[in-house]
Amino acid sequence: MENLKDHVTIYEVAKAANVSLATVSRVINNSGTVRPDTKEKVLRVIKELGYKPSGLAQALATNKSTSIGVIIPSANYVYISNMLNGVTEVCRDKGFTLNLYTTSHSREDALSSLERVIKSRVDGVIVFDDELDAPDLEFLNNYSVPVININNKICESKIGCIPFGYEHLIKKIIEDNFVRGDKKMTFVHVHNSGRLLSRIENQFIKVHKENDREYNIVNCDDSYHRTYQDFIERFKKDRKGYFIAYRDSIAAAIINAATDSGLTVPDDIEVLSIIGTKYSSIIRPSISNLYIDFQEVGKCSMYMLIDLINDRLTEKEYKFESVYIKKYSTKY
Amino acid sequence: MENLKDHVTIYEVAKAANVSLATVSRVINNSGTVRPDTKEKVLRVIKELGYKPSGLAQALATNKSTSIGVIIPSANYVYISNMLNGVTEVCRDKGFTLNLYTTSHSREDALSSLERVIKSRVDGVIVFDDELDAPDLEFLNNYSVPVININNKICESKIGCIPFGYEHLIKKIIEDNFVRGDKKMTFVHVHNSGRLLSRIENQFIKVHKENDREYNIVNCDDSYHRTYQDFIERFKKDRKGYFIAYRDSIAAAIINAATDSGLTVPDDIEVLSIIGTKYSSIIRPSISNLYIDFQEVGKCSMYMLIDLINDRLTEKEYKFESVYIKKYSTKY
DNA sequence: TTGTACGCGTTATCAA
DNA sequence: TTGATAACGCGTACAA
Repeated sequence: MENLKDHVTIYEVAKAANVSLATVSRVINNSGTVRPDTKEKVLRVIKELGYKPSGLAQALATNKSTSIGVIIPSANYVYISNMLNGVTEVCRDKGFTLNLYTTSHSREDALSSLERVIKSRVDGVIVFDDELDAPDLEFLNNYSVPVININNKICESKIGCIPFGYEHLIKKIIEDNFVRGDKKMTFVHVHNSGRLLSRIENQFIKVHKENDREYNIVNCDDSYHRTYQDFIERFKKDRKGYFIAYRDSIAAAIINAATDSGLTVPDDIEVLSIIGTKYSSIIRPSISNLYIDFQEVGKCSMYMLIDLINDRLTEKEYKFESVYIKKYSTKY
Repeated sequence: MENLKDHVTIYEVAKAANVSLATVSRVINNSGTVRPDTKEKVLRVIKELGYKPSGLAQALATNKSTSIGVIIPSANYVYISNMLNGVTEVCRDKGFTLNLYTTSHSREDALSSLERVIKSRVDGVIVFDDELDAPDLEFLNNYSVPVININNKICESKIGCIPFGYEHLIKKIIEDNFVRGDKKMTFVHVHNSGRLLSRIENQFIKVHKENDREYNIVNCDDSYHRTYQDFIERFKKDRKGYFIAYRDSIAAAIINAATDSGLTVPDDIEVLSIIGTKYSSIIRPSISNLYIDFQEVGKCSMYMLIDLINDRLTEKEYKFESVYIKKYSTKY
């Protein structure tokens, strides 16, 4: 094939094959009826000319882009990139193109991603971003873009959702610690870290109050190194506790700080990671965690979105329940 | 704003504003000249009607999609998702949409991603995937899509590249181990794990031969758990060695297997990770590694691609040199 | 079975 | 400063 200056169009194919462009179109899309020999002829010319239909023109003509948007805060979190990977796999299978938008936890970028999603005329969007809430998703709906929302509970005409079930399990773990455990529990609060953490924090407080128990809340940064430093300081005085942290990195910071302070995990210090990833079992001692398969979440969200696009989504809510993975950073 | 059945077009804006669609177009693009008051009027109508221009139609008309493709094997590797995140940030700044394609280490999927990239009429592509090599990138060029290739050294008319510098450093580390170290070195070979690992393996062998030294090569799977099991077995007999592993997970598997076998790191067992990530410093003992900032690689690749698209890329090759980060899994 | 003609929503050229 | 009008590359009734 020679070096093409610009793209071959359907017209050129039609001319070279001595047919009309309608026939070429039929061949491309396997639509209508076309005599076998002309079809073969057209296919041969297509190959010779190296013709590739323009997805843009097709999308414009059919009003379907066969592309979807994914909005996430960042690809730098393991659980999020796992989810993203799940989406890409289904996209690949089903022939969708995936447009990726990140917001870096900024409301401004989140809003601009909404604008871009609408402009790009995707067939639908998967949102896994706490910067975006119900009114934003309805805004998307007004521009006729269906939405699957992960980690939120919003169901409307063209909005499906995948909420996560952590509350029951958290309650069970906390109450179990009341019975069998020997440490006061501390919730590691990360500022501006989203709905999920807030929900769990509220549940943490609620369960403690219901049981008339004392608890702690400590603030920390969403960074391994700073959290590590903070806890090195903390462990100089306070040498016992059960800590509930958001992610593996944060949990690991606490575990490492404890170990480096001469404390024993889980005898002196227990640590629970809320969002477990494969690193939960790699870090030593391995981290007890609340596991959800985010790759599966990604796949599922994409399947739901496809159904939603085709008006075939019967169950608009599909809940993922977390599972307690007992490792060696907690006693029970 | 009311619920819109379908998208508002430029025609409807023009009619409602009592101007021609050409004027609306000028307002949207800030092109040509338009009297301030009509401009204001048009803008008001645009807001009232909630008009958002169709990116598809714009792309078709201008022959510019302001979108780029990114081809990677998977988003499940930390260093790759870091690179991906770097790309997304620049895309966001510069107003590009990012189309993500994954290949799962499959030649078939890689080829299909090429087809999709061409069909989608992206303005350019960033390739960080060992399934794709020079002929594939030239193929893309033939369809006038510029390419930035990461971890490869191919420079042509419309192909730029970001190669990685590991060889010098590896040589230095190995030779340093000859002088000061006390262990035979073992290269942990992962089947079908790509060019980078092969290059380093070759360098590893070469340096050993040049120095007339013995070495080992062992095979392992690209999985933490299987590698861990393999090394648990291995450490039953062979209780000393310096291991060079591809990624943090693999290095961690070896370290954990050693520790769990009653061996001491780095006294009995030394481990070096080739591609260090933030987990290198989280895992205990922390893992010595060859560091490259992949987020920066992603950003840089996108800047290069933009220049390449605009025919302004003067240096078609930009090399990232790895840096040796000494941690506690090696002695020196 | 094939071809004609129009529509998809823009940009861009050229007159007015 | 504005407004027709022709691309852009394709899908699709409808007619032949």
